[in-house]
Amino acid sequence: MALSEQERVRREKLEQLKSKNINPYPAPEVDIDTNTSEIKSNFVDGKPVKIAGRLMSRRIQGKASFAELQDAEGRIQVYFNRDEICPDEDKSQYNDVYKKLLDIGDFIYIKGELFKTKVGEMTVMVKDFELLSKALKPLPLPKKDKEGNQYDGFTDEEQRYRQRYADLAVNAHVKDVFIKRTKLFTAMREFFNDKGYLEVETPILQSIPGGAAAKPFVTHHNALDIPLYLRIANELYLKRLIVGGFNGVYEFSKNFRNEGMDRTHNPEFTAMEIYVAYKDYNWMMQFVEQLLEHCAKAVNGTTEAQFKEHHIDFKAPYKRVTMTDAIKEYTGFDITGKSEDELRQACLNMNIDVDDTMGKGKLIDEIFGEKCEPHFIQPTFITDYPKEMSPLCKSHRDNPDLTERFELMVCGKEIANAYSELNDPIDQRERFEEQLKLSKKGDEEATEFIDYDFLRALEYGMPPTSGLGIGMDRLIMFLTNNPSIQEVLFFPQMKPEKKKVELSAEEKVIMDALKKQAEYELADLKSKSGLSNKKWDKALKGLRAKELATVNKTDTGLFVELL
RNA sequence: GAUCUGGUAGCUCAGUUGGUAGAGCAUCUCCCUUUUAAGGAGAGGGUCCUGGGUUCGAGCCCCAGCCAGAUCACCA
Repeated sequence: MALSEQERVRREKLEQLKSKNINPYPAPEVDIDTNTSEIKSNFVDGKPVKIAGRLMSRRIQGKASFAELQDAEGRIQVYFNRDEICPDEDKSQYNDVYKKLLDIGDFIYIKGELFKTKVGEMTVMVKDFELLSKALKPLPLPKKDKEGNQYDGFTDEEQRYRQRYADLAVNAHVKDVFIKRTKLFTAMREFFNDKGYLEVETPILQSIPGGAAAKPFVTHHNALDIPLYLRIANELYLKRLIVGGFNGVYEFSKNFRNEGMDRTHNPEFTAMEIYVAYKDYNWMMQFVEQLLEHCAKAVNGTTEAQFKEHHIDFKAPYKRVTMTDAIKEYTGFDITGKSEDELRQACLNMNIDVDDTMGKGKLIDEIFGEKCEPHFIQPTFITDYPKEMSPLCKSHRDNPDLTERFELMVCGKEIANAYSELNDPIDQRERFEEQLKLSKKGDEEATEFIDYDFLRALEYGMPPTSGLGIGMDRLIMFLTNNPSIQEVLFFPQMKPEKKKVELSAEEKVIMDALKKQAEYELADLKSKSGLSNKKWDKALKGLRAKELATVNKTDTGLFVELL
């Protein structure tokens, strides 16, 4: 690969360092006794410190220089003075190693003393330094002025996501998002563990992808010679564990869905699911309120959060609205007791697109999604969903057309979904069969597999149970004011980077000819290329190895073909 | 999947009717001992996303493609 001038310069410096017997990548453990935030919060003039980090800026002024060192905590100014670093005759450690051979991006180790400059900046006076790791590629460094305005920011989303390491090194606020993400997970774990619920792991490779309606990724197990699916949800496995006798189980589960990608959907995402025995969805609502209040405080230190133009508050309790009332409020239409045809007509009256595959539940969901969802900005429980869209949920104790289900909406988006779990094995079997019919009818969202092992588990008896799922990525988006899921995933899925294939001069000659005419008789192409036997052979072999061209032998002769 | 916008130096971006590719920062050389976005002087650095086309001439116009973003569609 061709190197930029800066990359070549840094490689030359690497060689110069080696020739000075300086190892640019030394092995020994680094003896550090503090970090940048500790220095700033506990500043003592004259205190000796040992610190390590990445060199992030330099202002050289002759025999002295100011620089910034960045560690995991932040940055501190460091002061390199020639006569402090080189008290003797030999000034090469400053003149050569520091000034000429170090670059921004290098990791260095500093032994020094704290002091404040005339301007009052907390600074480390360098007494001695060592190179810990030489950076061969320049960082995409933004600059800030004294008002904090940023220039030359590393802001290109594609580059930032593809090279998250550079993004993190250079954009401090990006790191904060991920620190908060981890705090959220920790806070949730604490909350569940305090109540005695057990964190568990269930299979990611499943022979039947269940617990949700989504298109799965398929893979193949060679030894068993069967297809296996990457899980789309872990619900059915966690319920099996409740059958087995655990009181409460939860799992942070990476799920995989082979569907579209956009700013709120990544093919792999993280959900949290928890199931608690002897509870119902009413209990779960107050549980969720407390949970989110706890998590918001742990992450941001307050229950309040800003998301785009919305100011939201996760302080319990949250408003509860039945789906029927929500639709009545925002459309004036009462869905109670309406037939499928009446609902379809109502949709048409409201200018909502419908088609023949939609059943009652789906039609109601369309009305709700179109007319009601955007209105729920503050955390709000929407309860009592139509039966048809909730095949794993108990029928409502007061109305058999509904289920004991709620979703928690924030800023018009769903972040949690919970049920009084269906534990009647015969009812469950019928609902699965109903889904199968819907699926055959063409409803892509209906489940197309029946998990008979799960039904067997239910037949052994599952206690009344309430279950909850939370989209962790979405929740952290709300807690960190990021409208894009890619901002809260370290490595969001991207299309593969285009490989640029390097061609030799001879290979290029052949490719140019093939671009004009995709197929040539081998002898023609060879004479046209004007290459010697040896060069021709080498170039053609090279192109075949790079899968750019191939040779076909047919009855009519040998042909070279562009791939 | 649809529509729109964009892709130019290591980074951020200009680029006129279509007429020799530019700036700031970064890099390199020289000067500078408490500075703080940018000290002074000089220098180097380009597959203008890719491939075709129009033209005497294309970063710019046209066609096709790749990649990204936004808005939709889809999404338990």
